Amino acid sequence: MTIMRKTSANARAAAKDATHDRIVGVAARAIRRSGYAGTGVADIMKEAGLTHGAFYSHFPSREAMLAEAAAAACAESVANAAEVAASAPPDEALDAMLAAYLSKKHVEQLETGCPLAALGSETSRQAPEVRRIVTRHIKAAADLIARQSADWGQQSAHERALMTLSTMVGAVVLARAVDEPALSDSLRKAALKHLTSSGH
Amino acid sequence: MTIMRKTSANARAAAKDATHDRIVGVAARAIRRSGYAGTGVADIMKEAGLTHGAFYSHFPSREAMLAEAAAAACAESVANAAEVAASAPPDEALDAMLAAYLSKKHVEQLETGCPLAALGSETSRQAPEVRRIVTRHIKAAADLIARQSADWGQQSAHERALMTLSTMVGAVVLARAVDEPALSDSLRKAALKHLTSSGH
DNA sequence: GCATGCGTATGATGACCATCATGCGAAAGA
DNA sequence: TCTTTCGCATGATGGTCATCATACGCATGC
Repeated sequence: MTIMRKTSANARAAAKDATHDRIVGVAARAIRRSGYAGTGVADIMKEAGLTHGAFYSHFPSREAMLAEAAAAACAESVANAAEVAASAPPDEALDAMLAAYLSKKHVEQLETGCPLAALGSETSRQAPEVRRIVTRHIKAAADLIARQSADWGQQSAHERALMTLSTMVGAVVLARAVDEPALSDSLRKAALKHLTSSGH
Repeated sequence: MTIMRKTSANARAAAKDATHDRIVGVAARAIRRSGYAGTGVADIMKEAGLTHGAFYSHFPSREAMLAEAAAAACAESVANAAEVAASAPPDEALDAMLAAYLSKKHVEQLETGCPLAALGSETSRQAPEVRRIVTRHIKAAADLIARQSADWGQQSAHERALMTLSTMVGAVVLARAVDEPALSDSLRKAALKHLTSSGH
């Protein structure tokens, strides 16, 4: 009758939790690769090394699983950005984040990159739960940016952070959409130049 | 034996062309509302007042139709922006475009708005034909922006136009994704303020 | 006016989808 | 060791999808 959550003393439950996390991890990459609409239950379970039948012992519905996957992708993405910022000199932290976000590598690796860029335009069509999670993520990302540029005063920093985030996301979205590598590079570099130099 | 294109003397063919255009028009709105992946053949035909069977006498495949729909949406969007620019005093043209693009109305009307904002992150997963069309559209939009700000010299204007476009698209994508109206407004206004004031 | 052509409708096909009922097999607890 | 539990697999269900074969009915051209 004991109610156990998260870490269970029970080895069985621990194994189930591990499987659950593995499915979520696979799904977090799948949604960025194929989009919310393009990600099916069977695909994910197969990629996780399971059969489709086991799915509903881990999630109440496909929708719930998309929400968990979105949360995982968002958490991973913000943590990654925070680490980039932390491992650079404080006065270069913002530039380091911008360089990483607007790098060719990030544009190419959509599957492990920022979910805002990979799923941005699909988000408005998702369930409320997903939108709630993404909204929290956007706030966290904007705060992280604003914190790296405290020299502009509170109000202005927050406003500027929202604009910076918009430019970052838009540039990566367009750089990925385009089918000409040269234009893709130009989009990245134009955003990078104007975001770093205009901060002078 | 006479080969007729576009406008046919034949009334039958003209009616078919009209139907074709009606389907494309419906589809151009449907893809922005529901995404590429969320737009089915049957949905579109029903919305056009036809049954699904007639579809394949108008298009060789669903994919071909998505490409035509994307082209129509892009053309409509660029024409609309050009009109906004043309009906304003030359030195206020860019600001007028920005105000319209970053308006609350545009954020709310995704079905008739900019396809880059409505479909941006889905584009990288589409057929080459769609990506080609979108690439052309991005170039046209950037050119239109650059033309309204010739005072910065050729090279700089083009680079700045790419950045401006990225910010516009990113801001609208995020403003739509978010589920808090206040944050949505902040995203729009932050982009608007920084794009218009930083221009001098 | 009659026959022909062609745009559209009906209906079928097979693939894929989310969801769930049931059964197996291994680990947990006694 | 015996029984109970439960994570996972098998397989079925009903729905939706893109695609196509066929049939109808009206407008066109003789």
